[in-house]
Amino acid sequence: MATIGVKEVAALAGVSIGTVSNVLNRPDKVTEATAARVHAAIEQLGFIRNDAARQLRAGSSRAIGLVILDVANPFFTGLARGAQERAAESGLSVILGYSDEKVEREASYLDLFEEQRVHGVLLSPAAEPGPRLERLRAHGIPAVLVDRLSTDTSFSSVSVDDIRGGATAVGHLLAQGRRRIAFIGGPLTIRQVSDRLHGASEAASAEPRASLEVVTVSALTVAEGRRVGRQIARRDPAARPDAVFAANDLVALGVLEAMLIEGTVKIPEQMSLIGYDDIGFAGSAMVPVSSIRQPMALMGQTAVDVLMEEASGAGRAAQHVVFQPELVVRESSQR
Amino acid sequence: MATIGVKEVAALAGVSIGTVSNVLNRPDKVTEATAARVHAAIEQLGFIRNDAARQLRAGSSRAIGLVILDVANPFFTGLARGAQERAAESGLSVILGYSDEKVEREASYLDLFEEQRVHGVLLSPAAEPGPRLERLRAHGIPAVLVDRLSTDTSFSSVSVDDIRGGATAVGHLLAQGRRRIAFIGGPLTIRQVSDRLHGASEAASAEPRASLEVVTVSALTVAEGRRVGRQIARRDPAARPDAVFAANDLVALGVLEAMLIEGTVKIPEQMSLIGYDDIGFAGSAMVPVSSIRQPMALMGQTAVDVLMEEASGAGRAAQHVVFQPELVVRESSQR
DNA sequence: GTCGAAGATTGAATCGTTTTATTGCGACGG
DNA sequence: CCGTCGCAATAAAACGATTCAATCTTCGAC
Repeated sequence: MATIGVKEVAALAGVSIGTVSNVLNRPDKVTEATAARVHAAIEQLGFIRNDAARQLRAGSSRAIGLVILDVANPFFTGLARGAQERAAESGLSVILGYSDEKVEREASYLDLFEEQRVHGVLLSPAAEPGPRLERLRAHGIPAVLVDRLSTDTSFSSVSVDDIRGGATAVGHLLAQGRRRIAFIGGPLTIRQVSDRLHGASEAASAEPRASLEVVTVSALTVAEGRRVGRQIARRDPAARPDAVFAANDLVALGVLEAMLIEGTVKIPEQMSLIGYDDIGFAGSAMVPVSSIRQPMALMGQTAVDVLMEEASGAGRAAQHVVFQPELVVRESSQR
Repeated sequence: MATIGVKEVAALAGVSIGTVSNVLNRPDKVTEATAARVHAAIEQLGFIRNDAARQLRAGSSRAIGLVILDVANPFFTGLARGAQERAAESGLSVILGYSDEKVEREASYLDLFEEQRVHGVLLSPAAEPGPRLERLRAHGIPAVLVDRLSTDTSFSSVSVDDIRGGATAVGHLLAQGRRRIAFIGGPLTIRQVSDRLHGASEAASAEPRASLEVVTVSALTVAEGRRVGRQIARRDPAARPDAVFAANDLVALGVLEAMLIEGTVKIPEQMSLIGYDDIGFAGSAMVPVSSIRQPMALMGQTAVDVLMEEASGAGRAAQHVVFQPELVVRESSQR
């Protein structure tokens, strides 16, 4: 297994190693004929450049690090996908890690990334930025926080406006003529949930005749949605809401199933329903469920853009990009 | 942004750079007192070793490459998770890429991995092994194929026995006393689907009184399952199967929904239903759906194990590990 | 025919760590 | 009391690509 390096290529092509490097990195600096010869040699020897040596010289690698909270969550995989693709356009690769919300796992990824001298770090943080992030910055590795606004605004961030999302959802329900609205979600300690509720109540209070009932669940799951949905379905018709805004699509799907099983409430005729996240299942439910879509891929792309900007040392000031979620209207909310 | 290297650490600790390296890599070779001094210096300076330089010297990196077909597929994310965790135990990190079934994307990842001089490659291949894999091997980088048995048995592989899975599913239905069984799945050009059907028909033919009807769908989606399910629900009761084996859980969920809406067939009383993959939704459906679970995480772990074995140069012969899928019985198939 | 400028090519220095041969040193046995 | 053995620590040589300053071509202009 003889190791093939620029040296061997140079020898075969009858040029110096410097020229080989030029062919690889500044093709314009080299004559077409020699370039061809060198390429032929590369091909013939099956030369693959050693990235370690390259980045040792360059000082930093052609990779960026990305830490997400959960691999199983479509939101984060969408984010990763967007980041991945944008990075590839700039010839960067993405090292993906997931922290499972664990601070120590996040920390070990950050250490790894620093050892690798990554170009920059995209982080969906499990906690407030700690000393590790500061050190990254001190070492010239920029970081961009995704999906979480930090109280520490000195790090750039890319996030989505959940308050606005909540307001949009309820606004849509109001526009359909609904007035007795129920918010189903919880636990309220999750910031995303409380933000969505916040937006919902804002929108509701803008319409004098509207009321907002808050029904909390212990987890954002189909089962919980179904449980609460059943309770609502069995209420006296006069006491039932005429619209439900669920804190995510799983809960919405549970509510929908409960209504279908109980059969007392027809969706969308008697009750409008809207969820949040626009997961694939929402659109393929028995009654396609309206939802609020977060531009996941776009967020990933933008995060990379911001990162590159910081890496180029351009703007010293941190940027905070906030995306507006998008209303996706389907059958469940239209009458 | 002064760059901190072993040199600076050595200077501060009053030792040579060689000693610093020893402290880091062979702590036993060094006196406790000096080790303490060096560690103090490292701490004080915030030294992080440069992995590029390290691996330049070492010849290969502390990472393995993993290419999966699809980020959104829980099977692959489970696989990635298992691989990730097993690799971390050995101090290796995983570079994750996804090919979207595109050969050229797969190829570009393999090139990247080779530039990075990864320890090894785990590949869920989009096509038959090509020259790139051969070259990897020629360069001393082992590769393990996951989830796809290759006709080229010279590469090690870790896969799951879909034929057996199909047989298990139908065997379970037969054990429940069902005889008129329908297989719903497609397109049959997908090997996984045809394997499952193959196993299903094997199991069915072992029971003389059993019949197996094959209903093909154009895609493994909820919508397709629902469409076909509706047709079946509307058949004359005598012409209806008494059990359905869906090629994956999405289709099974669609079938379930159709039965619930049409109301003509009760699951599980009048018809047993079983899916495949055991995605999270299967267990939380209105009627929890039985399924065939593939040991995703275990496959990932095992793939890494096999890889490490090959990397250590031990066994020259390729290994082929085949996992047996597991039957998960829930309400939808029990009467 | 010579000179100069522009462009192509070269070669040595460099990145930061690991490794190996070597030195220094104290202790122990003869 | 000297030689030797063992252990710590050191210094210098890798690893392989990139990058300049320096050298060499080529070619047009005078």
